[in-house]
Amino acid sequence: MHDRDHPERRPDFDRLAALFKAVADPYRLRILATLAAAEDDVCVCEFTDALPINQPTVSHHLRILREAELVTWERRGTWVYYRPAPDASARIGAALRAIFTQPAHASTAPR
Amino acid sequence: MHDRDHPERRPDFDRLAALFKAVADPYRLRILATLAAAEDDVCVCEFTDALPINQPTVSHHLRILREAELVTWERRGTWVYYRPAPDASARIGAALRAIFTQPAHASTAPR
DNA sequence: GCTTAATATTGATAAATGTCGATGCATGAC
DNA sequence: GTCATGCATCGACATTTATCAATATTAAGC
Repeated sequence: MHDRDHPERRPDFDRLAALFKAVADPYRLRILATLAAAEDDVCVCEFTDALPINQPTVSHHLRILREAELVTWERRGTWVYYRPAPDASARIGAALRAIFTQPAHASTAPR
Repeated sequence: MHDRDHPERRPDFDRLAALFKAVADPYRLRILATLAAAEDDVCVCEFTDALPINQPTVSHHLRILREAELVTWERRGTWVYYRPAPDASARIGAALRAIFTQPAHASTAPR
């Protein structure tokens, strides 16, 4: 379930925080919700149309979601289509559990 | 399960983002993990001891967790003790599901 | 090749955030 | 009352982040 036994007992708080940071923005949540609800992948143009922010800003938010590996993308012609990473929701759920289910005294860490 | 039927179909992305923002910091995650793992409530002094940040900064992070209603606190003498809000984990889990489980086309919203 | 359209990137700016030192506010001991 | 201690708040500063306009890139059509 983990790699081998569970050698990483203490959550990597920086990584977890980075993941939460990626979803800590209303536009990025709207994008993710759109992707999650969509039958297939979604054109960037849908976001530039639907959201009250300019195209570069949409691109910026998509980049953050890409770098957090919460979405994947694919170019088809001039258009680029996004879809949620298959494990997006699961990874955030795992982060949640890593924080809230006791790894014993994993809490106040070494330094 | 919801109020009556489900009159709020579209997720309130601002509220959800605010919740994720509250946990989008490594020190706040460490604090939450400590609280979640603790038998009973935890003195602020434990955080000022354990974390490599000054007392006002600890207070700042605790305030953000308070304002997100992810923790509750109680004064006992000179000391203040924190514990996780009973629904802290559940609220974040609900936020996750609100984003990733289709409210149909709740996605690219009105404006 | 040239042109147009969709998206990404760059650079600048403003706002939000994390951090700290100084100060204030309670509480308990005296 | 005074003093000391634990924590919160305030104000300043530095870093990060969101946003935009301008530009670059990529692909398709000509």
